[in-house]
Amino acid sequence: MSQDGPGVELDSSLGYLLKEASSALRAAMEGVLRPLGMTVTHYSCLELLAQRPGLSNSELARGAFVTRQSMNVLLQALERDGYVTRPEEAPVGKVLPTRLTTRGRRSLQKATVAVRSVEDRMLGGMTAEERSGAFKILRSMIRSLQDSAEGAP
Amino acid sequence: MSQDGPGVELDSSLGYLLKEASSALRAAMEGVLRPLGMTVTHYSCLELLAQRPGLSNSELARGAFVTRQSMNVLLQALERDGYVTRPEEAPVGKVLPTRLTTRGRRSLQKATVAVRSVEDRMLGGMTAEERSGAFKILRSMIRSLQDSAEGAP
DNA sequence: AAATCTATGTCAGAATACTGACATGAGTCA
DNA sequence: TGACTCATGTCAGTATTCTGACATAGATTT
Repeated sequence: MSQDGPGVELDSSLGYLLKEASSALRAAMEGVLRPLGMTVTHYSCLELLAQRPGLSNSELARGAFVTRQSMNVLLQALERDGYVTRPEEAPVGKVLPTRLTTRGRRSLQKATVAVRSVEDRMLGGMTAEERSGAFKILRSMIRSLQDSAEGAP
Repeated sequence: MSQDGPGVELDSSLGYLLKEASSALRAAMEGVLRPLGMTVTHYSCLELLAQRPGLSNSELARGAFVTRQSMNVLLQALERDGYVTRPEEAPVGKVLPTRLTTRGRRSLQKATVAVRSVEDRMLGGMTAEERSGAFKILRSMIRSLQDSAEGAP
């Protein structure tokens, strides 16, 4: 049947296409991360901490697009398994700054290589101009959606 | 703090941007669908059936990017509540073709208006050329990811 | 200074989606 | 024809995420 997903009007919907692309990316990432015993959210959390050490639970949650509660259970597991550390008491306020351990950094290294290969494949068939165009367009979509969301509370 | 999500290298990652855009779109859709008592998957299923009547459970699942099992429980609920109908026995094979009822169509109408407003907002700041560019680029990404996924089983 | 507002961390319960497994029908190939 | 492969519908159990709620710390306002 020559895999031809649903194709009447949905193919003309940018929203559907966006979801399809995101879904394909997630599936590809899961595919390369599974052998490493890592989920996408798991990886996202570690990557965020590598690039911005000391992020709080809530900040990590926003960065990984999950709720604080979900990130909290993940962080507890990561802390238990020795990938990250959090101070016993909050240095200021209630915010607990999280940091990668050596083990966490080592684990992240392998994952980064795997994920980068996926992203490279995704960028493969695109010219430099198309890439910068993709950035511009995605940012435009995000801004439009966020603005309207804030405008109507 | 002028909401500035995590922003070191991640802002230069197309994958992260794609996830961010998709997440923003989903949040916006949830926002307009919630007052109608409808989830995104719920709406997706109805929209698929409106455009391609007679789709099977498995086909709907692929179209809505969930598993057959998840779509099955949704379909059972939709059938119970009178939004869709499925024949008692399969006309051919095991495939049960699903169709919208009048109630389902009516319910979908309101949702479609709401969702279209979101998509319009998303397309708001884009020129016609940027839109066609967005289509081209998203399709390119999907194709690259799918090809590589099929190539390495 | 006091009150209000906002954001955070965390607990508990509910909803949702997923993995694993099974039987069945249809197409394929020897 | 018979064995094999593939896809489908469905059941059961698991896992993950979300919603709701609470107490608390800092910022803002009065």
